[in-house]
Amino acid sequence: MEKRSNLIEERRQKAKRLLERGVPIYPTGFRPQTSVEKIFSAYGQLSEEELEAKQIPCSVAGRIMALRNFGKACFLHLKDETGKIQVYVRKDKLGEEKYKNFKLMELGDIIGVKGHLFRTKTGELTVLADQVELLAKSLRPLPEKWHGLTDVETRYRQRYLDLIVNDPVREVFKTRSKIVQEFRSFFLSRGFMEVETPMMQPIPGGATARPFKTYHNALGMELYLRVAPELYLKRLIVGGFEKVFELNRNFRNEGISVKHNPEFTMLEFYVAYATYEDLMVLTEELFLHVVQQVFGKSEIEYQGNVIDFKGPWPRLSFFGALKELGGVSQKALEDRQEAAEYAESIGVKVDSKDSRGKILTKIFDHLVEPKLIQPHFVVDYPIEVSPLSRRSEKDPTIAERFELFIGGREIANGFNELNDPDDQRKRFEQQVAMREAGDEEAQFMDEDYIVALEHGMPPTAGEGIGIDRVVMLLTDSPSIRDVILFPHMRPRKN
RNA sequence: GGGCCGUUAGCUCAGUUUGGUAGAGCAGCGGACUUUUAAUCCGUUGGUCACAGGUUCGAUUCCUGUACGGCCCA
Repeated sequence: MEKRSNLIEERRQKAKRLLERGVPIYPTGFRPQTSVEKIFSAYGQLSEEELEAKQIPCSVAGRIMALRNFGKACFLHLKDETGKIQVYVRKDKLGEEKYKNFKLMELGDIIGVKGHLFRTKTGELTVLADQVELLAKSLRPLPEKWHGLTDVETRYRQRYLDLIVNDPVREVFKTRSKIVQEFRSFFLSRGFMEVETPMMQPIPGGATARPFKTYHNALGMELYLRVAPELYLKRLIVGGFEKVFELNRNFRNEGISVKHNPEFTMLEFYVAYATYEDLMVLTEELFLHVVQQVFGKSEIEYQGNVIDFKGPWPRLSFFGALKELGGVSQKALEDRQEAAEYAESIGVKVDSKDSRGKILTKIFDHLVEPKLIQPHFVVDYPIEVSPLSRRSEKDPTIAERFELFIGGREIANGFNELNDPDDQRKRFEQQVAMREAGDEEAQFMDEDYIVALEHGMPPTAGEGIGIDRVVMLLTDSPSIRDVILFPHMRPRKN
């Protein structure tokens, strides 16, 4: 049991005194008839005289965020989900006993107020209270009123405090909700079906990433938290659904950084009889739709750069971008050894087991990705880093794949799906070989998935979009933790 | 995993350079106050200085380690 500070003791004393006075401290049933936002939009323009003449009644509820006491009267600010409004409480309005009860309410308490609107001397729209009712006692003090809560650790661990006192944080999460809604409505309006596929998978597939492992007692089997929904969504394409999407969490057992949280939100969608070129066009429309719906314009600012979402966006080839933006020589593009030496020379660590494609990808991440601030598609990736993508007919070492970069970050990844079961088996076998050589991110053999492909999957293109990164971009947030309500933290000792 | 930085009252921060058990503002508590809005005025409580060792007569301060967090790199 934690030692209680004086502040908590004093709050508990007040709670006790309220109870002794017959005032319930956690009652139910108060129903506010309006919200702060509605009050301001309906009556915010009325003058002192108009308010006086109309005697507009109102009933609101919220948390006490500021108190200014005058002995026989008191001003307070009440905050609900939509905003803050001032309340004026007078002893002569409430009466002796009710006012005594009110004086036992304090900063942080949730109260309900009934009264009518007026304007103070300084012109602020205010509720003159006829009734003040305690709705929930707060037993702990709020962070300081002026400087608020800035300690990032507390902000993440006790996000509710962050949300109570830091309005910009509230805005980020409201915007996140709108963004997610717009993604969803875009796909629904274009005839996609939203589906849910397993989060717990016997074989984790669909991405090169280390999975979390868990255990099912009744079945006596190990299960993995999914790293991607991809292989299940494509089974649905085999099953005859032609346009599907899933918007939900993935789990990857990897480090935590400004760009990575162990669980993160991914949107994946698949379109039968489409190509990755079609998806690039769809993606341009999608982002423009989301940005315009949420912000009412097609440009946003991210970390000092104005980003314009109007398409079409440039398409660069992976190899061309490496050459032009990364300064990689033709020889290094073709030869693994040359590539490795170049990587080392620019401070990129190369593992002896890394393939040429893997090394080039690392160089790309280091030199090219940070330069792609405006939306850019990068197309045609090395086949060895694209084990689920269709092979190009023109060049079998190339995958028909694109990635989308915005703000110097990878935002989306899409490709023509590999629907040749024999080729898929070979690709899995290569992954298994890499896994056996010690690459814990390499993929597993999934026989069941190959059987699905053997039944015939229509030519399909699919794409995944990292929603957290999109939200970072659109809310000008430098860290993924600023857009995840409860980011992963180590437990605090004790 | 490596480097750098941080952790002092409920919150926001001083203080540590040069070792002698800590200060402010807000919040709280007591008092005054019926149009304030960072209300004001008077008085006042509150600290295992993250944790554990070491050096020292004496450590919040110096040293080492640990935990948690942040930034950068991998």
